[in-house]
Amino acid sequence: MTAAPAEFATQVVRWQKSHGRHGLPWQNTRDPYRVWLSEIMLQQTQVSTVLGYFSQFLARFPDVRSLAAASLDEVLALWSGLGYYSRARNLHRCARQVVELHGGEFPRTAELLQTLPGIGRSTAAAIASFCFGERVAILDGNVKRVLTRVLGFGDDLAVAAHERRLWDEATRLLPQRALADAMPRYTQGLMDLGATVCLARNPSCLLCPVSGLCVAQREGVPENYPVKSRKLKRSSQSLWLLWAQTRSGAVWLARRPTPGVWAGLYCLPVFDSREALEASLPAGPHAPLRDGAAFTHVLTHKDLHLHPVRVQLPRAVLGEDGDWFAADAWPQLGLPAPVRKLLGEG
DNA sequence: ATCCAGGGCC
DNA sequence: GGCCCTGGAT
Repeated sequence: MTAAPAEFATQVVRWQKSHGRHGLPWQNTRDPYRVWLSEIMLQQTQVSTVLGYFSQFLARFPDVRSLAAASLDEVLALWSGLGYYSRARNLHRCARQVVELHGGEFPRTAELLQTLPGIGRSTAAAIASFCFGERVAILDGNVKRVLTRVLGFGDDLAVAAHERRLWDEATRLLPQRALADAMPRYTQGLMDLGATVCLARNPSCLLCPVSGLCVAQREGVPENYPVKSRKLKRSSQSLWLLWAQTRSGAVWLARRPTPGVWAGLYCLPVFDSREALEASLPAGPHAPLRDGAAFTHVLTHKDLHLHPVRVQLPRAVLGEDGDWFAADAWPQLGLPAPVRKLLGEG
């Protein structure tokens, strides 16, 4: 970018006023609790998905104290389906720390916010700039795309030193101190640009307020940025799910260990092989096993090939940390999305 | 069916 | 650098 940084910030702020997003439920507030809750939910998750969860959480937990007072189970149940469940566990831990270490008030600086569980550098900066007007840079995935394109920043972001340099650039581009009251709008403007204009696939450069400053636009192929060499290679794993049901329809669900996939959630018992699943059943005769249709569930780093195996069993204890749950109890449990889907179809 | 986007923790 | 989940685009 050849123009002065001030020009960039000015244009982003001006554009946010006229063309940014203004009606989202976590906007038009400086309540750190709402901003924090929305920022955690929006990590790795689309706005359209977050909307319903946000209102449910706010209805049940109107403030950080009510969230801190809740059980982790209840938080996981409300989070069920959003994914990345460590976010929910950290959300709960964070609420408790805010109450116990900070008297129920969120700290007012990015530096202190970042000491809390689940709040990294970018989320801390988002909260501090939105709620307290702090002059501090965010750098989430959307903003990385905007800044690498505007700057023509072609260094590989998989290299930690390059990523640090981009953080430095993000800080350099902040509104000047005289415009510090513009920080909430500037931060929101960067997010809105990345989410609605500077898209990964088909950027709408004709609608972009900084296309005149943008190196990538001048080069002609904005999609060339950002550069990330890290190639995800996904492994594959087969798992067998024991779908045990009583005659009345109750299903045995057990808590998943922490850490690991679906940590802390309730789930059908998981086995590495069909033999291991069979070996786990109570001794003596039981109803025949019925193999359900296998399906694939994709995680970031591996494809899980899930093989449900159904069996009817008497109501006896099947293992530790589990219980029989009737269908009307399932919605109150934290269940992984594929298990929720499976039970819903069954 | 396959690919891809998307922060923080350990 | 590996690990965590889901939904949307293609």
